[in-house]
Amino acid sequence: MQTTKEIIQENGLKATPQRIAVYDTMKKLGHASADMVGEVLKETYPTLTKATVYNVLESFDEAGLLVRRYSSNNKMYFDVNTYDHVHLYDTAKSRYKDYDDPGLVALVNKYLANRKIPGFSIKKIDIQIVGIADAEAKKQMN
Amino acid sequence: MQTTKEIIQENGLKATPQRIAVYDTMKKLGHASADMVGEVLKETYPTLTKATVYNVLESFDEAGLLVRRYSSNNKMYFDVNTYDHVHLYDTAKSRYKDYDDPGLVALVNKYLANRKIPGFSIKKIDIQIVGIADAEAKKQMN
DNA sequence: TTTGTTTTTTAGAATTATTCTAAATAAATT
DNA sequence: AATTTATTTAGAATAATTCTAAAAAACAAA
Repeated sequence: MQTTKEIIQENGLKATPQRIAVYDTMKKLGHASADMVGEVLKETYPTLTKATVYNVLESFDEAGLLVRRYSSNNKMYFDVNTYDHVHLYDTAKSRYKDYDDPGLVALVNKYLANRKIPGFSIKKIDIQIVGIADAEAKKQMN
Repeated sequence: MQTTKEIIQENGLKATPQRIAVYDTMKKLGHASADMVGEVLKETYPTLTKATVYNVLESFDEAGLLVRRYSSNNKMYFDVNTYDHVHLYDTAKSRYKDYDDPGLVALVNKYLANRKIPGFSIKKIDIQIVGIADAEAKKQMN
């Protein structure tokens, strides 16, 4: 299994201690905002600044190591899982969860493959299922 | 055909001059940020403030007259077309366009209808096709 | 190693979208 | 007309993100 250092280097970036720390934290959190990453790291890495967290996440995004998302609490989120997958977005808790449904992704990709959109070159397809999770789901039912 | 006043009232809101102006502007723009609405209206309606634009759009969202979106330039957008449809998001210009493809929407809805997600109650499905439009699309090809 | 060059990090200020607050206005109700 | 309630206004407050300029680290060349 690859080390974090190797993963970062294979994507064309220098594996600085800050980048390694941010990547490991993102792997642990799955989906997170820059703020959440900083919060987790401030104990083990007190000199790390928010500007660096943003810089590092930005460089990861450019290198394709993660993907940016935007949610309805108006914050940037980052997702370390870069393979094609669907997102569940819980409006009650402003949280993302991956929804691993290759069937749905394949279905939509196949559908769009046959149907070119004139004047538009597709980079990616983003399917987001918005709703309410768990306990809150019950409360809202009637 | 319904007047703006009627549309607003039928959704349970008082049809104030500000609300009428904002609604008409949204209809003209299709997708817009609060800022864009304010910009358009500041000539014909110089006393209208940004706080009011936000208040009005917020009340429209609650009443179901429009729908909020969030895009990768980190801004709130509003969409007057509330029926089920797909969005094209142009990353070059940070702009939304509707992509009216009932087939795709139906396909995804049907697929998900048979597959309940445990612990999650679905409110809506948001399909966004991200890419680059027109002139920019050509430039990026090789 | 030393030197020079480039990249990354840092701290804090600047920016900007959105929300909040409290007063003023308008609309609706009695 | 008087009173209550909802809406608008202006500007201040908040908060996420970006920018700036200096310091530190990494790298390359000699």
